Amino acid sequence: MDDKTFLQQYDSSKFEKMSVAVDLLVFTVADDTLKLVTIKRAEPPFEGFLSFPGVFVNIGETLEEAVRRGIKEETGLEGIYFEQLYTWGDLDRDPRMRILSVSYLALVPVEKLKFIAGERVSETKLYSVDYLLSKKVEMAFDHKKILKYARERLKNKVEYTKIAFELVPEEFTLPYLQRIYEILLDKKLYKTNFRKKIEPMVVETDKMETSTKHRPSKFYKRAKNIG
Amino acid sequence: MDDKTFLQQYDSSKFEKMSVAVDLLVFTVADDTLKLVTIKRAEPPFEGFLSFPGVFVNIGETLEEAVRRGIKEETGLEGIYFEQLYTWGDLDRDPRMRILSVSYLALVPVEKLKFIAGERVSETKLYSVDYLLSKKVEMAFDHKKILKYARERLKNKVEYTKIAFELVPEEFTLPYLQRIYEILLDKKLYKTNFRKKIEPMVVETDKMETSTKHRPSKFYKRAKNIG
DNA sequence: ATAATAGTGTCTATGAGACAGTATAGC
DNA sequence: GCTATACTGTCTCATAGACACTATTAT
Repeated sequence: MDDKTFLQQYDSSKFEKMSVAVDLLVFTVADDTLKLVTIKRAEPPFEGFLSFPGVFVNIGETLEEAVRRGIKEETGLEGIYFEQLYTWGDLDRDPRMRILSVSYLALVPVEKLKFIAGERVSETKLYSVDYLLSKKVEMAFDHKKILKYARERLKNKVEYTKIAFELVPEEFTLPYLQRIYEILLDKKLYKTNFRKKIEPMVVETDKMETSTKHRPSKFYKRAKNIG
Repeated sequence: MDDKTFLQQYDSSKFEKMSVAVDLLVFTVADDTLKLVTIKRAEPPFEGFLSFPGVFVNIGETLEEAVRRGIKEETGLEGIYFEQLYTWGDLDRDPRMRILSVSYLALVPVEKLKFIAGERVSETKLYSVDYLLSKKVEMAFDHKKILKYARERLKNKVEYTKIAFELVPEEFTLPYLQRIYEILLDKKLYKTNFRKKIEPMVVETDKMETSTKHRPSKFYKRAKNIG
């Protein structure tokens, strides 16, 4: 675009610009289920409906800064994994005004969430993703569509990245990690094959489970190396 | 977010909002090379630098509408394949003002581009992607970073989708399609293996190449079925 | 016939999937 | 010993990779 075109378009766009927000889809695994950090809306529009946390992006703030601020404000968490998901630009997303939403997918091990549960600022709650996607539930705005998209992306990325590790604590057993994979992929896995695949990504520690009713499992850590 | 928070943030954001633009990365294969539709900037900032076409998103316009408008204005093309790439939100992307850029990756068979070459409106030109990414070239804004990202995405999607078909005309030979794959993947492929993989995605036509210096190749069409 | 590229048959290596077996904790 | 789950060895099968061979056009 040359500057003439630029100024033309800038002049007209100056009259009315859209707002930009980030929507935060914070996933965790709790009670053997994939769950999402969710807010019940207290006022219209969509009063009483479930929605994701989100914040507007300030003019002097990058998208990532807005995401970190939003996650901190809504869950108290810092330093958790997140990645950009998709940008939603439909005209009627919000009945009040034009809002462009840049959505982010975040993952947190449930232990970190539980830690801050007592001192939580906002009215966030964990809901099962399957429940949120079921026909019984209507979510606010276009949030159900976005959640469906995020669920798919998560499933795909589990297959070809190490993203599942973002949902377990620093030290974990292989049966536990396998369960996380099974929940994310929504299918049973064979122990042997899972371990063959995961082996290069982990290192043994000298710790083991204690007071189990059965043979205890070794703890592992994520390997630091390549990939 | 409750409405109180909403209004608070809306009030403050009302003072100054950012502009939203779509950046268009239109790829094609020409002269046995992956190329990009590029504009040489005529005025500052980045005068004389190469950049992608792009347009601002109007308040009453969806992202996809802006993309279609931009592609039409800059190349004259309609109905070509595009998908959202990534949203870039750094503060200093454009020295003049805060612009959020939603980038889109588009693909067009070179035949369609050539057709409109005569009547082209704006000063677009095809450049080799390798050249644009080389150290010899500096692109305007953060466009080199975006192009690098798009190049990677394109390579990945060729592996697990049928995206490469968007770069060939309706009827094509398998050697030609293979060459497209090789250029996108940046590696040689074995004929036999390529054909085994591609076979379920295509259907034979009864046409063949003519006046070749060697054995002529059959024309195929894309299969309509699943996936 | 020769050159050039289209197209085919088939062996091998790699990795995913499946299942049977052994090991170790509590009781 | 029994039960429950951890952990291991190994077979099968589908798919990717490699290469040798045959086919058809123009000159």
